[in-house]
Amino acid sequence: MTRPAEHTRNLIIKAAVALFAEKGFERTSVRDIVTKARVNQAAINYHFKGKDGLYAEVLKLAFDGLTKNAGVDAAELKSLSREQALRHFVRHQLRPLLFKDEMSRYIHMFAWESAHPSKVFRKFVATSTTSYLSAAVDIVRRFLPPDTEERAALCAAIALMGQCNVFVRNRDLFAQDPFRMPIDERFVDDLADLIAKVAIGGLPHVNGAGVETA
Amino acid sequence: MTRPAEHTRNLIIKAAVALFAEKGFERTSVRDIVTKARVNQAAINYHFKGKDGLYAEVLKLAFDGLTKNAGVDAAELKSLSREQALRHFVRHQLRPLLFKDEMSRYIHMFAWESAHPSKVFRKFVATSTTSYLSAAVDIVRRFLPPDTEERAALCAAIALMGQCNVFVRNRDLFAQDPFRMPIDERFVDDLADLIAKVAIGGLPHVNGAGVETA
DNA sequence: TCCGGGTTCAAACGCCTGTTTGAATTGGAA
DNA sequence: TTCCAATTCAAACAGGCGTTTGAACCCGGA
Repeated sequence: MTRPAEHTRNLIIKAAVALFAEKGFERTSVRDIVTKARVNQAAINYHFKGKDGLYAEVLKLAFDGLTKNAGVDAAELKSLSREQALRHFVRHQLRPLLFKDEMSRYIHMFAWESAHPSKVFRKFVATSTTSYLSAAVDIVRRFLPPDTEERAALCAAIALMGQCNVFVRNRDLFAQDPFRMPIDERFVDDLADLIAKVAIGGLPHVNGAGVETA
Repeated sequence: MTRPAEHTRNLIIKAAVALFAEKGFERTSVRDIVTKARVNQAAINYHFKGKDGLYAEVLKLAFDGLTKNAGVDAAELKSLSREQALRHFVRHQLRPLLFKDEMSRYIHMFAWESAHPSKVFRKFVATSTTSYLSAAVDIVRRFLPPDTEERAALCAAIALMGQCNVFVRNRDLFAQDPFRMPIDERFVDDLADLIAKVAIGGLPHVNGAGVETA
């Protein structure tokens, strides 16, 4: 593979990450990608064996980027108090609301997949060694009663991420007319506080019998 | 309009509700609908002025069906304790996990829309007098501190529904291999308990300064 | 210089989408 | 019965989709 070949590969991947994050996999066409990347139609099939192959590589890239990052890095999170770790994680999941860097795009892509997983993604999670939910599970576990079943912890983790994802996916909708939420740093901080505080206050109660007002 | 004409209208609407609930609006084609309804291709355009027009009528039907139902009926919910009302609401949102009746299909349709709102839906919520979120807002308000801003209450309501929707949309995914969740009455009851207890335990803390372990 | 594999390219393919067409059929009113 | 509007129907349309094709191009090595 010569140098210019890798150049177009990178152009394609860069454009694909941006578009997959913005619109999701299904609603992004290969013509969208090649137009943004300024390459030929057939380039995607030549270099990645089709749209699915490209998405598989992009997903791998996103997963590696996310697991090596502080937001879901197990070692760093364990050095924080459980409240700090949870708040940190939630704030990380909400990052696409404010920033458009690579990390935000990766998170946004997974937010789309949590809405309607594609075939490529399902195959990806089936073959990947560690679940991309394990970070969330580890965090909620620190709040759940010690004897909580694994299944309940998994559900709690899914619910936690579901709360973040709905805002990430519908950012533009909530910014507009019936809602008029100003998506700025102040708002995202407040939102992260809200989600984190509900989880912090509520998770310890999931097994207990008495769940009256605190 | 003669009688057989209304007959095919009803056939189309019935098939459309089932398919929109199962796959969402975008992934359901008019050919899917006419095949299931056993009517001609052009019938949808003749009776509803296109796929969008059909969806608009179906959305209206679903919204009316939901707001008149016990699960989100304001009067009935107010007669319950706030804990009972919240638990009732969450269980109602999770109904599509177990049952395939009309109510479940309506809820499932809105769960898809919460993932990626269609143009028709956005126009629908913009013109509808009462938000379909108002029931959720009313419930979370009963837990939030009295001086909570309307925006925070709205966010809490969205987060609450986001937790339910992610399970409704991905029911089949979670039932399969990496997760293996048995979606039966026992499981759904436990899940509703989990979501409700987290909210009950956590919502009162969203404004307070001290949010340490309970 | 010429060759040949790697890469790019314009064009087309086959399929699916929502919609339109215009003729055939139906069924109640005159 | 006759008529006419409402309804049904098979067929086609225009456009988007992912993918394939085969020729053109580039460029290092013989």
